[in-house]
Amino acid sequence: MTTLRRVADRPTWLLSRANARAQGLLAEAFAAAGVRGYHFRLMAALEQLGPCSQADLGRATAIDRSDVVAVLDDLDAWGLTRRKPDPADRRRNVVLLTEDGAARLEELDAVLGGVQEAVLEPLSAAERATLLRLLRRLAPEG
Amino acid sequence: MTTLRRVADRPTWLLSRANARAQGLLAEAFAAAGVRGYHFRLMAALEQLGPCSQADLGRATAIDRSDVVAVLDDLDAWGLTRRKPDPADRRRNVVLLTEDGAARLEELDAVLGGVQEAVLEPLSAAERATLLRLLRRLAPEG
DNA sequence: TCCTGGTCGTTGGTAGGACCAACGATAGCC
DNA sequence: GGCTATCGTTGGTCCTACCAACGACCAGGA
Repeated sequence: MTTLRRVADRPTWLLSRANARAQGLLAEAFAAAGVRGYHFRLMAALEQLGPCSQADLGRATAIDRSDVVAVLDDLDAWGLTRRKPDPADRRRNVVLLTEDGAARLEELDAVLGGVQEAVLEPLSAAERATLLRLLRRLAPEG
Repeated sequence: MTTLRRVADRPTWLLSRANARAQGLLAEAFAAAGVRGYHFRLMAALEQLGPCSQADLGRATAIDRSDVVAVLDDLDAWGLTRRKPDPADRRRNVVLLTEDGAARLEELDAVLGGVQEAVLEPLSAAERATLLRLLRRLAPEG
């Protein structure tokens, strides 16, 4: 691609390119494992919060309630999570991580770790720390 | 949002958050000016390359040929670009930037500059330089 | 000269992430 | 009992990014 004077070297552009590469590697690794990012995020939240409602999961992961439904449909079908009606509140489902789900989460966490290594591969350890510190300052709420 | 141990602090996550903020500011500023990123990228390429075919524009901007069509439809309708059949090759259109287009490009370039300032606002000048240097190393092809 | 392979603009479709509005059912408060 | 809010769910939208295929056209070799 021809270097575009008015576009390349803009921080917004560099950020989008670096992110595109990272998300590409991530999506590729997750796809090879048969999942998408939403599946991992939901399972990670479920493990951390313990059994909870779909609305709680949505809030914890910043995933829209309507999208939570579809992702849980997948996870349920795969036997990684289970929905049960909440006896204390009949509007709610209690969602819980199965044993298979917990095991799968560990596998996917390792996949995710490998992706981080691939993304940061061009940088030294000190540079990685610097980058993360600066990115944290740029990112919202944190 | 509850901090998710297995997700937050991952470089891929920080990158996506920082990028989301930057792209949000960018999209907002462009939307206020009545355009999207593609419109700017295409006009920037057109100014830099001079009159050329749609396929050339697609290659220069890494925008798919099929998307170039729709964006040029907009720009033509706004009087910012013009398509003419290429007499030397009847498969092609020659696309050129009108005077209005060149003027609009300058305006939008200033808008883009303002966004960069807003994005990097949390960082000092030295930190900004460091960040850009590191991001360049992470981004593909350059 | 014909044929083949490649390119051009264009149409139409897909995918993922992120949203939003609305519904019936249900809970909690006054 | 009535009002308001929340729950899960359905069914959309938008944007960026792709990909496949079409008819038209060009350039090369046989």
